[in-house]
Amino acid sequence: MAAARAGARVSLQKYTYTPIDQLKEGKVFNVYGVVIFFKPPYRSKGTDYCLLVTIMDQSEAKLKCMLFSENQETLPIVYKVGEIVRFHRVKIQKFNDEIQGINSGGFSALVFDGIVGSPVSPRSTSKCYNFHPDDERFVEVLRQWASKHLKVSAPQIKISDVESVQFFDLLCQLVGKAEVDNSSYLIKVWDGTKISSPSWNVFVEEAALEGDQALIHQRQSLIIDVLVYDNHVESAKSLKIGSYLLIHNVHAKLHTSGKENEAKNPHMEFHLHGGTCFGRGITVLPESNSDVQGLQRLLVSVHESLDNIASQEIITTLHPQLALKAQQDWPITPLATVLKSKAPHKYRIRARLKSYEPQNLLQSVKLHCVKCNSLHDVPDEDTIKTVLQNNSDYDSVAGIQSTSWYQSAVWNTNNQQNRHIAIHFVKRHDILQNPEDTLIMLQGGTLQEIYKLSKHFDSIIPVKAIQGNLEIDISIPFLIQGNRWHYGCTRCSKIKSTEMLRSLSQEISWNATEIAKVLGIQPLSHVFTLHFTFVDETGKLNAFLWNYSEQFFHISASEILLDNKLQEKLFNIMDTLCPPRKIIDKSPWLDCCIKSYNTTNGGKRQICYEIFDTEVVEDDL
DNA sequence: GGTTAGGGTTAG
Repeated sequence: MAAARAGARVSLQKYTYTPIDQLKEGKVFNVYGVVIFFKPPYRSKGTDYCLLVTIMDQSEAKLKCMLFSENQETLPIVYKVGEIVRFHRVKIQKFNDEIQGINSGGFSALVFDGIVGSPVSPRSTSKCYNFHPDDERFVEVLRQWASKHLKVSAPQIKISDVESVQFFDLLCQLVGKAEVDNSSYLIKVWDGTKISSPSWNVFVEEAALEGDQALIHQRQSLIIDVLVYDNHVESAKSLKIGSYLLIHNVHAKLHTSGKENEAKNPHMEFHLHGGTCFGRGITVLPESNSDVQGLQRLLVSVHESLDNIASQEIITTLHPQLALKAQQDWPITPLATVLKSKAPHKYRIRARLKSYEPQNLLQSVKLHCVKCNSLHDVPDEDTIKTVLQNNSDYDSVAGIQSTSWYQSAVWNTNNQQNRHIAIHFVKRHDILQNPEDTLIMLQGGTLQEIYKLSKHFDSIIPVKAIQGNLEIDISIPFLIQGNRWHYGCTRCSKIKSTEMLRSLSQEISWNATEIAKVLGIQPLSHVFTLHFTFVDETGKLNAFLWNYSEQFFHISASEILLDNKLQEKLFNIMDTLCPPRKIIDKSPWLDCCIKSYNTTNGGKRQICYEIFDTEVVEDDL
């Protein structure tokens, strides 16, 4: 380790090293050896961490060493078998008829890599250590002996090789991590190679996932999920994203479920099981490590070529099922990227619908004024009933007289207390028309009567009499045409007398826009206003659907409130886009165009998103 | 100053 060496004080005192086969119980020795097995530091049940290292030298005897330390960082830094260690002041004792080494007072250790001919640079955890020119020779001789007599260095397994092995050590970079439960923890890693069979995806809440979500999304096909258990959870938690790891004894397990539908799709799982068998554990490697530097070079080149591939291709093959269609030729942008970008901008996203508001879909229908941009609730039946009741007044109905442009008729309702209604049939070309072509002004009618009459007459204008004049009440629909109930903006309308309708009596049909215009009404349009929460692997995004909602659903917002079939269609669409059982993995993937825009909310600037140019794929419904 | 663990696969 260059850093350790730079600050080291080196003494030239000469030590004697005892061959392993000459070690005697009860005494303290200095030894050299090749690491033939080790367990990376793990927590004991006592106060210390322990490191188990088994070494061998030219005497062909082995020495198992148990090294304890309260501080994990002061234990010898062993990365892999084949490395050379030098221990000073190891106490030899016997256990199970075998000698073993223990660190005792004054113990110190140096570790060297095992590559023949490479620089003899010691890794030490103490700043002060002894290093004699003889050491260089010792190390090189041991390296050469090991290379001839020991088969200690297992080939480095890459992710692309895993099908051929069950347990292996993995050199990789950490790109993500997430807590799963008390006894397991997820780490997402890559080594620049691609696994040959499909690998599993451990489900975690996106909020629980640490790491660059966009990066994880982009490299998805190159990243594997390793689930670590029990004692390894603690060490996994403390890992830093981006660090280089050696994960010892990863178990690659081909999962072929007993369930029929899954049997055809076997996938590879990666576990780091609990315990320390076979040196199970995670070692963090410094960037100065030569293996890490090799890995870094590979990762950089892979990353550069990934940037050049249309990431869209990867995404398209991952999520083929679509229940929404949007601008097909736009690239797909991960949500995390959308969320990071400035507004205004337009994107095509591919995501799942996690939830939507309002759950009562009919409440999503609102009235919109294009002039003042206000949104209004659609008045409910009770409100309309009350207004109609207040507008019915016997005296005003009693004194009705026909005029030149409408003919009036008054009915006395038999079943209720002396209630009268008046219908004023508006003439066209000075002639009364058939009911299906007729505009009537209705005075004193109930909601039920309006429903009935709207089935027979083309258009109904509810009116009230004020000082002999027929006037409009803007708090209820000003015009009813079948299932289309037309409302006006209370803020923007400057109501004129119904007398103005006379100017339309030469028109061919009763056009709502024309009627609104002559009556001084600023008409409101019906819109669906929904709030969608989308999720993909990279994040969560809230978007509004309203201006483009009718195109989205293929449903008229102005008719749905009185049309059961349209209501059912809307419910079905939303059940398809967002299945009610709340299993997000079962939700379809949706292509959606969204545009971002800047708004202010209580003085705070924020970016909002609106869905546009997107519609349901009706074949799926 | 003493204890811990003391290699030989989980079974999630």
